[in-house]
Amino acid sequence: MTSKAERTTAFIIETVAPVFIKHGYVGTSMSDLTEATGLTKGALYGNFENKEALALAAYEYSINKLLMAIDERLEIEGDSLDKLFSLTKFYRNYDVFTQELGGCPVLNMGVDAQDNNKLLAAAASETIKTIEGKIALVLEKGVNNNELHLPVTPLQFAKQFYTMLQGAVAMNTITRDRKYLMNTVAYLEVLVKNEIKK
Amino acid sequence: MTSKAERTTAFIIETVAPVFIKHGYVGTSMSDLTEATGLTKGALYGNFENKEALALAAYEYSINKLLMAIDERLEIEGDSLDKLFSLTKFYRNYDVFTQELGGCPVLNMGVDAQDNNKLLAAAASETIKTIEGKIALVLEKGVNNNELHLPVTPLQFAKQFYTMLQGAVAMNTITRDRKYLMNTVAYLEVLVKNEIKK
DNA sequence: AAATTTATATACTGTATGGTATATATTGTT
DNA sequence: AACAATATATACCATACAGTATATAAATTT
Repeated sequence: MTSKAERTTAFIIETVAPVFIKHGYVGTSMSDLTEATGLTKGALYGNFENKEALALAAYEYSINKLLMAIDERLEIEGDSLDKLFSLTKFYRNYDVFTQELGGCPVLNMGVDAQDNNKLLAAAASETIKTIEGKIALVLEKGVNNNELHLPVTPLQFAKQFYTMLQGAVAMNTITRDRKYLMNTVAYLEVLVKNEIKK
Repeated sequence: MTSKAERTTAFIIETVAPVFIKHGYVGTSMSDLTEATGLTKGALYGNFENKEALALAAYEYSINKLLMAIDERLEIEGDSLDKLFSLTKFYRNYDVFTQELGGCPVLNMGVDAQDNNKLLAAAASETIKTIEGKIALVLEKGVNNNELHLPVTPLQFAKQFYTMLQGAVAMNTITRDRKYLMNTVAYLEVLVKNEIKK
């Protein structure tokens, strides 16, 4: 049974997370956040030490949402190829998924934070490595189970795979054209079927 | 013979352009720009109507630098494959090229401007289309000259090609690891040699 | 060289910013 | 229900922000 205070803290984080992702760290003011939550600055500062602490907590929340969605796709019943296709299917509709997050947390925070907040920049970089690791694990199991063969190491293939997905995310973000997601996912699915499937 | 005023305008643009790309529109204050130029706000406002007009001029300057570099690679003597490899060679060292620009203008501005400045966001989207068009032109000439064959239309292939390059740029930007550029370029070069070369 | 025009510096404006101190309200404990 | 602790609101602070008005310097024209 969580206390009222814990519920308020969670409410603040959930509410401000998309604002930070959408507007970036500097582009989000504490006033934006009081408006979004309906609370006052006194309440926000009672829950968080400063703007940066709030931004980091919000980012953790957003990334956990994304990682949970990815885990869900990579943990389905089935072989490693099923899992990869489950993931590509997720990225085909990634713009829909990230809409309520305020955009792609990895891309938006990663790019925005480069010179505006070093802690957030480091967190974004770490998230990329985590996601690549998850994909590599699936690939490695696929190799070990004789389900697929790779021209490079599982981690290297995972990095290239995720780079292409993230490229589609970047283009979709900038141009607002979801065809980048759809076409890149289609390309990757053909690649998986033709080049690595056993 | 340009006037002193024209020279000052150009100096301001060249000097502030990397600051905007590095810190984003909101993250760049007019005080940052007075420091960078050694001029005062009076001088900046005497040359530009407001911060937005200055940011747009600066962005045009950055993008022209990038487009000229791309044109240089796509206009070399040789066939269309030579030109594509010239371009991929450029992207292998894209982080070095964009260092003096303050980062990748397309990615940084495109992502930063989404909710912070609509004119800059539109300009970034337009730049992507321009670059894709240039690549598609090379591909189309390659097809017409019987130098290569494509599984899809030249524009579609150009879009996918550039999406992968921009994915590598995004990852390199966020993680500071240039291996993303190198490995993606290597992948694309193998793809070109094995899949489209005649 | 002097006069005129333009460019740039300086001083200022009203508002927004992140954060703090204190007051008031709410929650939790007995 | 009373009391204590905590959460939240309100008022305030110093500084930063984009932009403006006026003064001064520099460039251009005559």
